[in-house]
Amino acid sequence: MPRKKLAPKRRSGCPLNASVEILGDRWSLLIIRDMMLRGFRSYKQFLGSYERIATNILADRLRRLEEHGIITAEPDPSDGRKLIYLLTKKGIDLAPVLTEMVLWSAGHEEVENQALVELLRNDKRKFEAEVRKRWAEDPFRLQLRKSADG
Amino acid sequence: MPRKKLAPKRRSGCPLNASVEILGDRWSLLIIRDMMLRGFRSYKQFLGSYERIATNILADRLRRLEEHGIITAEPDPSDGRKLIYLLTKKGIDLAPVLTEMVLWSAGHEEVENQALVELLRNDKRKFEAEVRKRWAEDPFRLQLRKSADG
DNA sequence: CATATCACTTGTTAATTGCAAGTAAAAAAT
DNA sequence: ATTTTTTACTTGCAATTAACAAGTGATATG
Repeated sequence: MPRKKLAPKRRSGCPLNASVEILGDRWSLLIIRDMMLRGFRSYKQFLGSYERIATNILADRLRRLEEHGIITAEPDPSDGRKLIYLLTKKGIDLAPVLTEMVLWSAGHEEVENQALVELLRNDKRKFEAEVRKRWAEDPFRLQLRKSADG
Repeated sequence: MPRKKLAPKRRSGCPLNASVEILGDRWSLLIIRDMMLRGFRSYKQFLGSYERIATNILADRLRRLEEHGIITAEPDPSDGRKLIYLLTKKGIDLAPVLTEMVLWSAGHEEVENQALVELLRNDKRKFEAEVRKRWAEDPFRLQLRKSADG
């Protein structure tokens, strides 16, 4: 029978501690942001992002995110060199975390992207629903699913 | 005239990036948690927390949180050795971030403290309002304010 | 077949973390 | 008044992690 995924040992059972052990670094959530807001799906796209992540750190973070079930990596059917990275439900469920982090810094720090901030201030639930919808309808995801079925 | 606080230079102007640069490590949010949920206010209390932070890391994180205006450190009027650490409004405003991080891990990881999780699931706004109220009425804070006025 | 692209890996150095021990100031005990 | 204890740190050092530059192997493209 399928063995239950045993929890890696944590410093404590506190749910906040679990989150910071998984997400608490300077890069992981930026990768999620690029997937969620900008639709990035490839290594090269992440590398091109404004904050300039190093190649080894990016590879490490993608590996960890995949190990934690937050993203998946599938070979690109149209180019054997590429992998397509996609958010899982667990990854999409991070939308409210990103939302609150954006609203917090927008309220207390000097930041840009006021368009996003206003969108979130006006109706954050709508924004999160849109993220879910966009991923549910995602053409790449649907294409992959179809080729997996065939 | 009062000079406007110049933003420390960041990797980018993205609000999410600002948040991860300030909060993206394995300890800062746990200190906030201990203040917000457990009412901790002293160095010794933080050291006693379950995850066992090292003394140098704790000192460093308290310093950074203070520099970022998330907490304040005031001398304890009843014991000259002690400092009393308190959340500022900016710190209290992190409640929704903590809430969403707790709900996310509770939904996807094996964690404890189901009482807190249920509380947040049932009415997260109420929880956040209670955090604000508790800090507004805080006896230590009121005492400090009174002695500062005197 | 030559060249380019992509997703990495492999050094190497710099910075950060974690652990153990020590210290200074204040408070409490004798 | 003097010793002991408590509190909030700092310091030193080894280990881990991050940042930067360069290289590699598997495709793909001209």
